[in-house]
This record gives sequence, structure tokens and C-alpha cells, in this order.
Amino acid sequence: MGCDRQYSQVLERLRQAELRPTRQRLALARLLFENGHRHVTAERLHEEAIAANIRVSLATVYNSLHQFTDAGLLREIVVDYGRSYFDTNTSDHHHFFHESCGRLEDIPPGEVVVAEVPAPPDGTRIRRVDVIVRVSSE
Amino acid sequence: MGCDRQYSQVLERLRQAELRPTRQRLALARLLFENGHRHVTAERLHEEAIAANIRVSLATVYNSLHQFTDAGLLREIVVDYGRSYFDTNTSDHHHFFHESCGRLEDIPPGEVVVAEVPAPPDGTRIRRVDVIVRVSSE
DNA sequence: GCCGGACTTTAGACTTCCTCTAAAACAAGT
DNA sequence: ACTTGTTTTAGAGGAAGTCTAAAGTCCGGC
Repeated sequence: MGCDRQYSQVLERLRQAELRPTRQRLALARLLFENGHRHVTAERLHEEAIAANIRVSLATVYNSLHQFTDAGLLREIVVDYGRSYFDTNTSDHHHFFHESCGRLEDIPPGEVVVAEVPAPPDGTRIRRVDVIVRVSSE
Repeated sequence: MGCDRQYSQVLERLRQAELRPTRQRLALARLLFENGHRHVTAERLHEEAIAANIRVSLATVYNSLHQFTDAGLLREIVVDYGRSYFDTNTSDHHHFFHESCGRLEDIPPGEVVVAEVPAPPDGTRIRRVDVIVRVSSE
């Protein structure tokens, strides 16, 4: 099954991020990282955890998501007013946002090319370029 | 001064958008459109209106901003979780977002080139492409 | 000018998403 | 096992925005 290997990989990720592998962090990390790339909201992850019988508070879910983000394990994406998505794919890529259902989807790599990144204003440095292609059903 | 002309231009804009030129809408529209392009939040516009002795409620500011947006007079931009900016420049352009101070700034036209816009997922149509370049002070 | 009906505005309660607080629980070295 | 510093938690608190229903305004017809 490879379960043990996955488990210890997740554990190792937390160690490298210098985050104590507590019960809650470990469980959340497994939900996030053991099944391919995902886009989740805090609410959604919390529901999943509860459904999986992991007792964890919403505050801890928020804390963990932010700690993972700070450690570079997640990327936070804001599209809709007042809702954050967390993407387990931290590589350089962009998104489709489905306006009708609020779903976020990766744009296959290589499909958007920002041909020329503008010079940042004086005294500033570019942290990231976000491209969001908003789509709606026809 | 050209004030009368500006006034009637704003009036005309509301008429074309099929929005009754009420006292409040007219006053807000003047704040928004009579002094070059701007990026404002609802809170900010409300404060300005109060400061200019225009009695208007926050709810009306929100209503008006959304009506103007629906009519194509404004463009709504979401960068930060839980805060919307409204841009009076509705032409096709993109933004720098200053992470430290929360300021939004236009990228001069022609500076970002999205060389290739990806094909939208089946059954969907592209509504808009948003490019946000996040910068922070060095 | 004045009326009447439709459209707008308003205050304030409410919702949603998220953060804070202080106390209880836990991890990990000794 | 004990201690110490870190984490977790429930629930209160906060910010941004929406909703409601009552009061006010616009404007065409008279």
C-alpha cells in the first residue's frame, strides 16, 4: 500500500518545516498531501477532518494552513472576496476560477505565458505573479 | 472650471447605465469619476463622502459600487482576503499589489503581455484575465 | 405644481470568514 | 515522570459585506 512510506514522508515534511508533528498537524498534512494536488478552503478541510474522525478545531485548521503556507508547503490564493483557497501545488502555475460554482482549477503548465514581467516600482521586489482566468458556463 | 461639464458628463453616465441620478449616486459618481482614475474600497469612499458632507449610508455605497460595476463603469478587484477594490479604469490592464501597505497600482499598459491565453475548460467562456503582480518593499 | 407608484435609501440586525484570548493539553528533553 | 515551552481549544470578538422592512425620493401624468 505504500501507506507507511507516505506517512513518514509527511512526517519528514513537517520536520523540515520545523513544525512539531502534533496529532492535528500530522492528520491535516496527510489529508492535504497524501492524495495528489488539491485546492481547499479552511472550512472544507475542517469538515473533512471531522468526517475522518479527527478531532480538531477550526482555529487549528487556520493555524496549520498558515504555518504550512509560511513554510512553503502551501500557496494561498484569493479570488473571491472573503475566501481563501490553499493550493498544495506550490510550483509556478496559474488558475481558472469558475465564477458560477466557486471552483478553482489549475491551468495546465505552459498554457499561459506571461511573456514580459513588468519592472516593479522603485524600491520594491516582485514576490509573485498571480494569473487568474475567470470563466463562467456559456 | 469645467465643473458644469463634468457634472453633466457624470449625469449622462448614470443615464446611460439606466440608473436614476439620485442625490447619493450622483455624489458618489462625482467622487469616483471627476478626478482621474482611482482604486477605492467601499469604506474609503464612504469616508470621503462623509468628509465631503454628503450624507450617505455604507449600504448605499456598497449598492452603488455594485450597480456601477454591473453597468461596466467600474471593475472590482479582489487581492487581499476579505477586501474589494473598485477601479475606475475599466480598460484592459493589470495591477501591482503592495503587500505591505495594501495599495493597488496600475501596471502601465503594454508592460505585461499574456502571450497565450489558455483554452477555457469545456462549456465555459473566459470572462476576464486578472494579472496581479505582488510586490513588497526590498 | 401635486399625486401616486415605482425605485432608492437607510439603520441596524445579521452572516460569513477569520483571528484572538486565556486556559487546558501536549511534546520532548532530562 | 517532571518541567518547560509549544499547541490546541472553545468561545468571544472583529472586519467586511448583505439583508430587511420602513421611510424617503424621483418623475411622469394630470
